[in-house]
Amino acid sequence: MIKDSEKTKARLLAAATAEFAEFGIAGARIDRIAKVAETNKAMIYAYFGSKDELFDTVFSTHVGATLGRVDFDVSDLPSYAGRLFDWFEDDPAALRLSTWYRLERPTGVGLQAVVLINQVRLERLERAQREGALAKHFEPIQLLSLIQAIATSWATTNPELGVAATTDRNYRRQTVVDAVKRLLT
Amino acid sequence: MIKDSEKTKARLLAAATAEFAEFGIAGARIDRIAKVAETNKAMIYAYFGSKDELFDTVFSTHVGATLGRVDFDVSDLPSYAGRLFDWFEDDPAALRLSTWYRLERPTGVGLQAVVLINQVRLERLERAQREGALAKHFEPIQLLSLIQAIATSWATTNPELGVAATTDRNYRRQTVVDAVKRLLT
DNA sequence: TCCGTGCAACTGACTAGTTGTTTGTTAATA
DNA sequence: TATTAACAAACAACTAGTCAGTTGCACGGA
Repeated sequence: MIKDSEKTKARLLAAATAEFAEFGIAGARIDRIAKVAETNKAMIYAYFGSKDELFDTVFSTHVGATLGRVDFDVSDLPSYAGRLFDWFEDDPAALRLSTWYRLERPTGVGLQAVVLINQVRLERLERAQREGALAKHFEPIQLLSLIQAIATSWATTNPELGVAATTDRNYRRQTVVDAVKRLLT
Repeated sequence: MIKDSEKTKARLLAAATAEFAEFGIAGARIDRIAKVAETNKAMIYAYFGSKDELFDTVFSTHVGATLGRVDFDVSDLPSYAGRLFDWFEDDPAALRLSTWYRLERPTGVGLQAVVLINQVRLERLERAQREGALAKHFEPIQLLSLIQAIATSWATTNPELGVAATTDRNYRRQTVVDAVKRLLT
């Protein structure tokens, strides 16, 4: 037994991220998380308080912190959409966690950090429109919502479309970029 | 005690639909379903077999059956998107059930009925393109995926955008119609 | 360098309640 | 009376959460 609270916490967080991404909050099992993290249930409660709090920590760490990392370029929204696509593609857990979060934790307005990021982005879009650098046929909030939906379109499509069998990543990415391009012209 | 297997089944299905839509498969409780349906747990197992089978029945009944009801008009895809929006707006359970289904039952290709509907739609889109009635810059599978994503964009946006507080239904609907219109021109 | 002390990190067994599922029995219908 | 629907109670397995006790580590003094 090696004692290192930081490493134990990190292992728990990693295990919890995988567990929650796969099974959601109700489906996740504390025992499984502890086992994968090669530690004990009690550590979870010592470090994170409860199952729900553990999820909140996982979510804000994994998603809240990294969402702001995707460069938001008002003057080139199609490639922003492409980067968003890449991010969700490289880290499928992120999208699943977001979805579980929306379905299972419908309280309040959400993560403060993400709220702030969005506010800044809305303002930048508005300014770009005022300055004539961006078409005005959609309002900022419409644009953010549409871009997000389009960037994740393939990942949120139900299996009945048979997407997995027929399309490769580059093709899907190009679809996203092209679609956003068309929205703006 | 009144004996009517059809009505009991119907009450169970209704209760299960609400329960699964709200809590998902892992979060749903058999006890709660039985109680809301004003019967008992054993009836669920007599009529539906198991919790998972009950979900499958709920899903294929509620979503599979009604998805085909939204008129698919190849010559006017924007208004198809609008109707899709209306359907998900009038029946929020449908979208939630679809989402739970995608997250919690990732087996195989999905509901046969929905697969067929999609195949027909893909063919109709393809033909419309061949006949010059529809622009060709997106392939059929891209169009279906994008339209679906756009129609549900508002409902799948995480709360951090503050959509609920700032936009009303007509505004959101118009966004969907306009966005699809722009994709096609 | 060695020892001992304090404390944080860790553990496994435990609780109390809940879970999906089944059984044995009763009541209504035809 | 035979059949089917409905029921309460019980089942074993599993759940999140707790706790008293143990172990390893850093540090200070000799």
